[in-house]
Amino acid sequence: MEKQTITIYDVAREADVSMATVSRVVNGNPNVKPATRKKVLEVIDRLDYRPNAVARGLASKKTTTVGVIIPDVTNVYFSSLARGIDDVASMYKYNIILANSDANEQKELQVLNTLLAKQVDGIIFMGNKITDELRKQIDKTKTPVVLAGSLDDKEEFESVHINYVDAVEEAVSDLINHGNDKIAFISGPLSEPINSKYRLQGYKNALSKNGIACDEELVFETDYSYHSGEILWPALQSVGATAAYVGDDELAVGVLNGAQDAGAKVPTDFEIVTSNNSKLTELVRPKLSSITQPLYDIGAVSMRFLTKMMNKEETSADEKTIELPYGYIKRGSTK
Amino acid sequence: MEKQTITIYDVAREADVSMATVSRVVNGNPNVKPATRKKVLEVIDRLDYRPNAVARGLASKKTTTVGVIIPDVTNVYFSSLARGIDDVASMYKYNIILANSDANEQKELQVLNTLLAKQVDGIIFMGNKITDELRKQIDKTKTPVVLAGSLDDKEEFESVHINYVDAVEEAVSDLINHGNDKIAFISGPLSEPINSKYRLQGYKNALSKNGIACDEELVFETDYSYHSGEILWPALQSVGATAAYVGDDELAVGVLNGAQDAGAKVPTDFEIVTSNNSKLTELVRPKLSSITQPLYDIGAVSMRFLTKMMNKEETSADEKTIELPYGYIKRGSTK
DNA sequence: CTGTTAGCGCATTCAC
DNA sequence: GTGAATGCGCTAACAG
Repeated sequence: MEKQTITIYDVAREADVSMATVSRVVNGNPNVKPATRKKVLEVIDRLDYRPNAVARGLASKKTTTVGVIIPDVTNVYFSSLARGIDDVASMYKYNIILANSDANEQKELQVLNTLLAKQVDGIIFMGNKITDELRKQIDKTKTPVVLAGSLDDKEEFESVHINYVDAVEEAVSDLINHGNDKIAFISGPLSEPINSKYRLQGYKNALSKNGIACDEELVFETDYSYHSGEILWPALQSVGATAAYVGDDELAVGVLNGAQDAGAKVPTDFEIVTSNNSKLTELVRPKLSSITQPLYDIGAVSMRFLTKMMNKEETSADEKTIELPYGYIKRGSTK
Repeated sequence: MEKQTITIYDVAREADVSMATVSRVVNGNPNVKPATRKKVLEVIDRLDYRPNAVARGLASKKTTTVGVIIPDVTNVYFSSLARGIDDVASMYKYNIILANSDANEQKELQVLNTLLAKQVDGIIFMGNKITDELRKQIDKTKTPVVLAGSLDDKEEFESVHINYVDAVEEAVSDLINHGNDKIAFISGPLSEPINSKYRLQGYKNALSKNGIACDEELVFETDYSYHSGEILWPALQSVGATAAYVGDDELAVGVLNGAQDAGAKVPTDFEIVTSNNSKLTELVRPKLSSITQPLYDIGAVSMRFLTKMMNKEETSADEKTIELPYGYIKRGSTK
């Protein structure tokens, strides 16, 4: 006789009402006489009764928890989104199951599956590439899904993000205005549409609008790690780049340090512009000029969007895609 | 007729066996004839059956999910721990419900409650202060709890951490060996035992062993933010400090930048040693000397510890506290 | 090795 | 307003 979990039934007995009534007061159903409500509430308090969310989930088919698939919590870009998601989630009484995917398809599929098995009411997916298999699985489920801080190049799924093409164009234009004509484009895998289809497009737009030919030699494809950026300097130098647009902040810090550690002066010899304006941009010297994205808000809006879908509310204008405003902030890494 | 969720019963019927048998194959129970197992598996595959984890949880009283209470995912120190936790969790087939607390007692209590309502099998708590109320609540539950990357000064709860006293003593001793005798101690709130009882003790130990008197003026209490560190330089200068031990990396970067932006040379004019060796320490220039902690491992070990508790395994030697080894790495911020 | 029978704790009709 | 009765989908004895 150890863990005597107390149930709705115990409360009903003690309060001398039926479990239906207890259920009503617990769920805020108005059809309860104030007096009996009070009585029940007292018993609940006295017995320290806490409704079992699992049983509730089974009976109501709602778990009030949403799944969040994230490449890596350790990455500030994603954790910032996650923070926004969690805040709004708890505002709406949801909890989040957080699962790291390492942007690896197998893990993503695996996680998606267990999330669905756990009957989450919705899913927020962070990741820059929707593989065919993943697309198929998401298509198949009736559980609402929204992409946060990324987009679906097939425009099939709901998503929240900024306009990457325009943002990059603006950033690169600034570099061009400073007289640079050999500007490197440094991004994560080009297999990700966000890089190949959007950012690169913005980069090309800026160049062409200024009559500069795009030199494939200046396009650098790496992973998103700090280290990859750090070792890039020799390559940048060999192609004569005098500036760079970088698709990720950690990566950009790597580029910055790689250059400076090798004796280059930033921004005198080399200018750098990065993409996410995470805290990192202000921790380094010189501070990094950056496209600004409302990271926290992207997460928050994504979650808000998801609640609407879960409630089957009309999403205004039925827009699948929410584009949040971006900005551009000049700091020490550019002239 | 929309979402025709298929249940264990459908599988049983199609496979012409009882639901008990289906349950057995799903749960890997060996007591099933290979032939029927195969048959059932086929049907499961054909029907694309996915066991409902909620129903399972209700019936088995196990949810295979653990709650993780974290001050702020956005902080690299904590997200590093969280990553270790999640990896080990998924290794053991658990999922984690992640909840931000902002180190705020009300939120912690609130989150703890909903986590328990959701019937998590265990909880990992990150936070540097266990208030009385929180202690009471944790005492009351039978759900196992372990503290990750912090400790309980009352030594009541299980926890995983390094030896803060010794680590800080070593770091401060290094500073002393470089000839500093006015060394600032900069930490988060002294209301947190980790700061007031352990780190400060280590600091004092180092001083006294070297015959240096402890000057209260050199003890700075702040919050953990970058900004707080950044604005501290004037105060440090006014008390004549020539070096500082800092209790948090972001904070330390703030101190570093504040000093350098004001024209001070690090480490020539001022030396800095920080505490967590998170990625940040290598992103700044000069790189920060730091106490090293196996952040990921602390998270991983915490989760492993928790699985043992959840399985009621004998925890070797019945140790409540697991002390992981720390280290000290000299980098550019010290002579 | 396999089927039958009970619940797990609660939400939810449907009567009263 | 309130109670009685069902069932959510599955696990866990208990038989056989």
